[in-house]
Amino acid sequence: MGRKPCCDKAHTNRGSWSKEEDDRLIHYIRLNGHGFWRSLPKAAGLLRCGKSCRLRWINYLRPDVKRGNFAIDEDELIIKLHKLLGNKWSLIAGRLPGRTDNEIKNHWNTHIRRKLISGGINPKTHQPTKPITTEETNCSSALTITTTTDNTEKPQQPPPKQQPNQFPGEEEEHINLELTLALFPTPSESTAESKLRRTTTPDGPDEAFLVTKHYSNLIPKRGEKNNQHYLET
DNA sequence: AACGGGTTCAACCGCGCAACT
DNA sequence: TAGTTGCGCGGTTGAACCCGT
Repeated sequence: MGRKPCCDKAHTNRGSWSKEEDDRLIHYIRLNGHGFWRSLPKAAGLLRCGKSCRLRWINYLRPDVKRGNFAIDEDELIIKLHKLLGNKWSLIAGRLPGRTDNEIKNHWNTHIRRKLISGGINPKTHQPTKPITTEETNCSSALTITTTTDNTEKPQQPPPKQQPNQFPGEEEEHINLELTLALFPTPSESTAESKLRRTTTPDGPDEAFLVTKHYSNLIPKRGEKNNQHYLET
């Protein structure tokens, strides 16, 4: 007995979306807003799974999605946020206006990860895979993150808390980043609500929890229509 | 031009969680 | 309280594309 499928696969389209399907979805959401993804495909006249509609909207059709290459400063921010949050792509996406979690995840896996590895940085731990020289620490924008000397493989997420006095300036940078995260919630962080709920551990809140708890009360509750701004363009 | 290997990224899958009944 | 439902997430897949030969 497995989990029952989210939709009837025999009667749903799969694979790439056609222009007509896109148009239908956009038209429906413009008129009715989104949410209720399970019932949306039927209401919109689409032979698609609700999850598929949601994904298509969030990652591609949403009017504020920024497409195209990532800027260097975006790369650097992703690296910093990844160091702080781990593979919390939705939270990272919340700090990059117009970027989606899927896009960032792909970009990480195809570009940034490789760049870090080639620079001698373990992309999971953000620790050097080998002792690095002073020159190496200055040679690449991807390596502007300061690192610790602890080389041991850690669980992927969340990243370990910063220890004081690791490197001059690092703690300050970390605090600044956390403050930024805390003070400027973005619409896409409606998703942070679920993160908030799921990131407490028996040992206490993890890093993502500490970040998200600051603005959790600003996040619309489940069921509220919280993304109307997408339709206002 | 054709082929093959590598890369990219849109889409799918299964799971965890909170809300609901 | 237990079972069900729906949403959102991270990981994975595979088709399309790119590039060198």
